[in-house]
Amino acid sequence: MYCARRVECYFVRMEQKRSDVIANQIEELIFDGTFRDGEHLDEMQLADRFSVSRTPVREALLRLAQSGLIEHLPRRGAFVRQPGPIELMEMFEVMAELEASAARLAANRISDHAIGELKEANQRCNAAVEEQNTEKYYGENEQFHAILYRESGNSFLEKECLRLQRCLQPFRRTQLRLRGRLKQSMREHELIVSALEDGDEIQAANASRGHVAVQGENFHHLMASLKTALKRVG
Amino acid sequence: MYCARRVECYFVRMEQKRSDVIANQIEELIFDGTFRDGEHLDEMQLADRFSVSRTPVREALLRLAQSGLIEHLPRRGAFVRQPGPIELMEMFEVMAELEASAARLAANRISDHAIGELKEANQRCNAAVEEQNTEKYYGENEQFHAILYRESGNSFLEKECLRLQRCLQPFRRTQLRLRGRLKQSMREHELIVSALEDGDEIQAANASRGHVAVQGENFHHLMASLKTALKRVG
DNA sequence: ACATTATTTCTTGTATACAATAATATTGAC
DNA sequence: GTCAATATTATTGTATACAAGAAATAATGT
Repeated sequence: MYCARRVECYFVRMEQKRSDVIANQIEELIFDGTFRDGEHLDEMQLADRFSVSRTPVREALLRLAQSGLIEHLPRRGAFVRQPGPIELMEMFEVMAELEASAARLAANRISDHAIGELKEANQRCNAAVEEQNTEKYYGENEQFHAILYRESGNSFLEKECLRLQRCLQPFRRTQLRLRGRLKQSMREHELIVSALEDGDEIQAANASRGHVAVQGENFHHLMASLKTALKRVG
Repeated sequence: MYCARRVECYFVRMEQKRSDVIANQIEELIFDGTFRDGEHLDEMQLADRFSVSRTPVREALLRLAQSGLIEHLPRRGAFVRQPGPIELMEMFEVMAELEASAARLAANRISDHAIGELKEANQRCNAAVEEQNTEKYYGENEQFHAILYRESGNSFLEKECLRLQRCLQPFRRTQLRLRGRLKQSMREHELIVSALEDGDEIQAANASRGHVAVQGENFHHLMASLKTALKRVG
């Protein structure tokens, strides 16, 4: 019986508080378009929807406001706040800079083992490209970048990279849909790895920056995918 | 009389909600050492101290937990969480990278007017050095960097820089106490400005990175100033 | 009829009450 | 006397109640 008790205890410890669960659910509802940009989020309605009181809903909203996904005006309430085209470009630019920094630092700090990991991740990426499996490519691509962040040897930088990556996730997806973009992306990955192997920090930084940066036709593509977001302006 | 009414209205609008005020006050109490690292922050005690109920205190604590200044464990409460020496070094490294990025972008985007602003800020810095007024230097130095962030032309990057700068503020202060550091810092500022004037993005980035990075004797000095933080380990 | 003001309603911000869990103290057995 | 199990206390998480401000609507005067 003590065993059952421990199991129960385990589940209890795993259980996060309701406000956290609700924050994630609201986030999900924003990402999949249930709540549109600029929409007012009523605390009472959300409380009813999740069958809780206003308190955890409110805490969730305040948390999301901190992360920038919603705007919380005093005495006015919470509003969905998707980044506009300009802010999005800016975020991609910062992401590119952070990736460049991570690569630059990694060039001097990366272990041979990690180089191996990157190559393996790249192989899995390649396999996904062969299979034309965009979804799989997307996951493996994330793995590749996660390793790079880690090998910067700076866990604070790693966290910042992951945070921003998470914000840009829904938009990055659209970028990869471009014809031939997957193969180009692969070549860039290989360029990064070889720069890291050579310990060439400048090359590693430039290759990483170029890989993430939104430029050329990608720019137009991204703008096109933002038509929905632009609606609110009109 | 309508005038008086408008004034009242103005003040009402300026008034932020209590939880925000409390968050800032708690932050202050942590920075000035009233609450030590690792200390448990009791919601009830804080509520009594500020003469409010637990609700706004709780919201403040959750906000501070998001910003990383305190740790909030489920069903355990809030604990002060000052960065340890390693994390601090990592944060300075990221700050250096962000500054470098801002400078690199600014090199291509900065206006002549802004160059003038930087030079003026530098002159005020110089005056502070002459007067041996560390406090004044500190403020003017912040101004200089704020202009640089702005001229990156990327307001998202600007915000990120200001956020991190704010976190590192109490530690940066100790760095400036080093003998002769002020004059060296001034030379570095001038180097940055001249690189920006030349539109030399590489030089601007390197100069900025070097200016912020903690290296050489500064490293030992920073570690020494962390003795208090290290106490908790012992 | 329109604009302005007063009132009402609705929503947020804060206080308090209750529930659930972790920390602490107490008691009993060895 | 010490350790373990249980009872107590204290603190957090959530629900509800109340207060205050903003939006919406009704009323009034021009």
